[in-house]
Amino acid sequence: MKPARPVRTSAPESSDARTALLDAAERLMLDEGYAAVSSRRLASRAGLDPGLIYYYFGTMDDLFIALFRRGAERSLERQAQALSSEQPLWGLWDMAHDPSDTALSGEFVALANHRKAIRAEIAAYSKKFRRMQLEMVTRVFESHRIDDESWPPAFVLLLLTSISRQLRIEETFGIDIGHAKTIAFIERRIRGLEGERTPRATRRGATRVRARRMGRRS
Amino acid sequence: MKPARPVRTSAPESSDARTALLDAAERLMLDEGYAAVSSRRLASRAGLDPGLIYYYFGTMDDLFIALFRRGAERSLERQAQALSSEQPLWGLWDMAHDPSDTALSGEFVALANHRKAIRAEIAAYSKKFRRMQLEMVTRVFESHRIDDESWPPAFVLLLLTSISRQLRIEETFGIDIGHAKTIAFIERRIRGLEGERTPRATRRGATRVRARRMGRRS
DNA sequence: GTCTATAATCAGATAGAC
DNA sequence: GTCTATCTGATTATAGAC
Repeated sequence: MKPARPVRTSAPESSDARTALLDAAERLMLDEGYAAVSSRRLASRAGLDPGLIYYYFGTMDDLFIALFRRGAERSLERQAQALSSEQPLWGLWDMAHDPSDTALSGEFVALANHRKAIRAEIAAYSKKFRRMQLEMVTRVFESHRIDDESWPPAFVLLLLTSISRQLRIEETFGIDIGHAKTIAFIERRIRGLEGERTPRATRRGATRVRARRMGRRS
Repeated sequence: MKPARPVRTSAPESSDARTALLDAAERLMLDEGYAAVSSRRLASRAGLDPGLIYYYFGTMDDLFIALFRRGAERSLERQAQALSSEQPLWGLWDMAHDPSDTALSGEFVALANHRKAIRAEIAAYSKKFRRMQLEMVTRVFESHRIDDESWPPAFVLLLLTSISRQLRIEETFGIDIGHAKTIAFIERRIRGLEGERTPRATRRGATRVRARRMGRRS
């Protein structure tokens, strides 16, 4: 029994078409910004009919929310893994330094300006992320007997995440004034606490793993 | 002698209508995001005819560029003043902490993703800003004999500006985890170098209200 | 589930009256 | 300079065939 118009009620949560639409939306958003993600352009990129978007998601807003959630859940998992590794600071720094995550969340922040449903979604997830991070930094700094007065965990956390984000944004604009020195300083400090970065501490292993994963098409 | 279709050639650089359009565009962008700035909505907000946009700016893109330039030039002046005051660090911190500037430039960054003309404009101005800032921090730290190894000027500069921006963004989402402690730490450090913030060092008189709010720690 | 066709709306932009 | 009217095309969303 297949409903003629499931819209936002009982459309299947997982299907090839649904996934293809989300994937295409993500790519489109990264390539040309959220404003470029219209139902028609999205469908044509996915090689599907625009009508399917409304079949699977109900509205474009709901598609954006589904896309955000998917990404947030993935990041949450990766973060949990990175923060529980033996080099949590490297993990945090490398995660915050991820180019596509930064760009995507930037687009969502801009989107949230006039789509209130997105706004609430972002706020909720951001708090989750932040709490996990703060807990980790606090724990690590305590274990290293780092003076709370000279390096408050909350400050260090905001420092790492916001500088990382800012560096990424500026890179896309071709701006790199002071970048090298800033990165060198931060990484020197992390090295002082956790030693040299080992491959295990980084997520996705950047390019190599991803390239390999894209090799297999199912 | 009035041209029937000046479009991007000889439309007057200053007029009440032109200014009203830019003002309305700025407000609209802050209220609902750049995507909400369509010729029709903009004109109706300004109480003018949509046709005037094309008369004064040629295209919507040109309007965005004009708007960005106007804001950037204003900020450049304010920054020059703030950085040449007797409390340049307070000036930098307070400027970077400006809510509307942050929101606006965030919108422009998102806009730049699919309007390449904006992109070049942002990059050029950002470098100007950054150079002025770096020069100031370097000078101030040298005069205070601050060790370049423990507090590299480039790092401190990126720290101040990007944390500031991040705090503002999060505030609009109702997120404040770690904010009070971070602000307290940074302002304590600035106070250590430049003493208590005096009204003169801040622009637009935002100080008093903020200072009161920052009084409490988290 | 996936498509065609279409409704209703809104976008950027121009022509021309005044 | 500012307006009305309009062209063209894109957008969200729905109805219904298969």
